[in-house]
Amino acid sequence: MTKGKKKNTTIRDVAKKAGVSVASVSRYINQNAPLSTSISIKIQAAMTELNFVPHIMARRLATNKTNTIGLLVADLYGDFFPPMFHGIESVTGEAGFDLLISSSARTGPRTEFPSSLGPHNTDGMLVFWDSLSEAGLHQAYERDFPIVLIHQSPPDKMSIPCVTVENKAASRRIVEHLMEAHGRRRIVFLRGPDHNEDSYWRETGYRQALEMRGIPFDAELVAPGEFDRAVAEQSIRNLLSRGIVFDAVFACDDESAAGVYSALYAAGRTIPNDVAVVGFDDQRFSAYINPPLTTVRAHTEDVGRIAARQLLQIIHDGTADSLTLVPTEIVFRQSCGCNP
Amino acid sequence: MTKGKKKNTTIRDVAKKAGVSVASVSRYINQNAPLSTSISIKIQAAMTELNFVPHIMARRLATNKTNTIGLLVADLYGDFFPPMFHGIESVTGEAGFDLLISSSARTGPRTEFPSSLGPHNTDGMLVFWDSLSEAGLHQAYERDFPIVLIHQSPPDKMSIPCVTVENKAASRRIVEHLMEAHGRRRIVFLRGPDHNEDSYWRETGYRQALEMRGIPFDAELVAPGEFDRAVAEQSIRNLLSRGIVFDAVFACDDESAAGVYSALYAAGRTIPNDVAVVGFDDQRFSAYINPPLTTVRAHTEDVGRIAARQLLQIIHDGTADSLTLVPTEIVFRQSCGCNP
DNA sequence: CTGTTAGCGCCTTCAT
DNA sequence: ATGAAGGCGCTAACAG
Repeated sequence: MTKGKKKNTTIRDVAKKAGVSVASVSRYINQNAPLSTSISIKIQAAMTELNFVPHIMARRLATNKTNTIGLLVADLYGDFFPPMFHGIESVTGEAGFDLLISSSARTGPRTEFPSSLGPHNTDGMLVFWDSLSEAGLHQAYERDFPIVLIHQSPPDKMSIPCVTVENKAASRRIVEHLMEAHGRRRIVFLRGPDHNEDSYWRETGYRQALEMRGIPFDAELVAPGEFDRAVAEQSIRNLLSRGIVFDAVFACDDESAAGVYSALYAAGRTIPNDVAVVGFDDQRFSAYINPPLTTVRAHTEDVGRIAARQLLQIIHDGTADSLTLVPTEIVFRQSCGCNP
Repeated sequence: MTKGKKKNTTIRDVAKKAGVSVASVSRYINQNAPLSTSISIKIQAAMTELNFVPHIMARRLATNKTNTIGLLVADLYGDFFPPMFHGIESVTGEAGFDLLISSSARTGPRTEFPSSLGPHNTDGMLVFWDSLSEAGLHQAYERDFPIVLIHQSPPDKMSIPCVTVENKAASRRIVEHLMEAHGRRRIVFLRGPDHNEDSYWRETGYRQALEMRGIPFDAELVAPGEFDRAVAEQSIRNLLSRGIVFDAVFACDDESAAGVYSALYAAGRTIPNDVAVVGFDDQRFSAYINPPLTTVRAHTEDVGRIAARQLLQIIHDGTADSLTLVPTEIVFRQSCGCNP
């Protein structure tokens, strides 16, 4: 195969070979203007013969539309990402949009609006929690660049649409379940990372449940979980060694619930007899763990799908719901004391 | 905020405001030519004042380089994707490349080379197993467009670099372990999907282990697993109901191993006493399942990292290793009979 | 060091 | 229905 100066074959080459004007070829490609059949056939022939592929960058320059949406994500370890991505991809793909992904795992939350995802490069952007700093968001907001936030509500004064899961009610209900169905009274809450909104609302639900049963909130019963197995394990160990009494724990997510299991087993406590434990997220391992974990299922794929739809809608007509809460449901397994 | 005809602010606007030429602005942006400090300062001032963002599409048109690499993936459910993606992103991000992702989950393996990921739009492409048909691959190959295959070796006559995990030796060793350490002789093998190469090599390893111990291959002992929990479960049920005797099963992946557990438990068999079971992949739940699953760990993040490096290298100087096998290691837990 | 200018490949009025 | 021509925003010679 001779290489040589691989000259790009352009719309012009096609036009020449087909004996028509470039405008006609363009029209043929875009199917956006009447065109005689005879000419269409010639163009098609020329295109296949020349193995022509339109240069999308050129098209984008000319039309000033990118037809791609950006995805800014912090860290994509963990189980949440694949379904979320799947949801997003299913709607953007359907709509003919490409997906440009950028992770800020290496760099930490971006303080600058990433220029490769911003205006000129994408038509809009999906921003996950913790992936873009407030300053970065502000930049985008100022230029009213289409954005929708995922699992993060907009900072003050910016009204940016947001889609996330229903945290509070489900948390309240699962804690109530611990109290009502299983008679637990001393319930530990394991927090997520500081400033994480999911964690905040889950804690709020926890407190509400307590309040509704007239049980005073006890600060000793809340400890860091950080969405991290090891941190959660250590927290429970500390509680235990300090002799703090508890008969249940509501872990802010399943990951930390797994840490709770380890600490409890190491201390010779049984689940759920000695202490019931429940989590949040319904990760894949949660059904396999022993005993199977009672937890809250978040429909992450729906979150992705809805967020993508919102963004496309903004791009299309500028409108969107300012907040959409995707429903969650409790999955009752055995770690709370059910289904013995 | 008045909108009006939001005219894009261009390099030209910056040049005018700074009182310099567009070339200087371009040079300033790209830092690729000497420039006096005084002029640099003026340009910087103008840029921030105008809130200027370079139009990357225009730049790409002009340079004929996209600085993005495409990622073609079939389905991204399951645990393998996040670490793989993480590996890829870490090297492409480091190198300043964007990532354009396209899933073929909606459409099935693409028969056409996806034009939005091909030449003109990306500098190269990472192709996962089952995401692009042979015809599509051929198209790319003909134009010698940089590609590296992941978990899939190239079809005949095309020499496209490929990176995947070491399947055969690990499979042989894990089956040998079943025989030598735990005295198993009647070992079931649960296949993956037809034509899946990982499955093929794992089966090959299984057969080799048998052969080395002089145990004849028994076709009755191999059944479909399909990398699917339910399918695997059904296969084991069938074996059981047909009265076929076995004392171990090597599931082609952990997902199907989970199905094996269910079928075995339902039939009142114990693991590993009645039948030992081992898997492949070391998914997250495998450590949590009861009993913890002995399996083969694939370093998926490394696969991603290496594949990305290979691709970058092809793009850079046209060279690459035709095949790289990422090492795997056996993780001994309890389902094989170890660590009782 | 800095400015001028001709494209990159395509789209899109505006005529015809 | 079709063609001609002027950009889209930026880069890269080529002069100076």
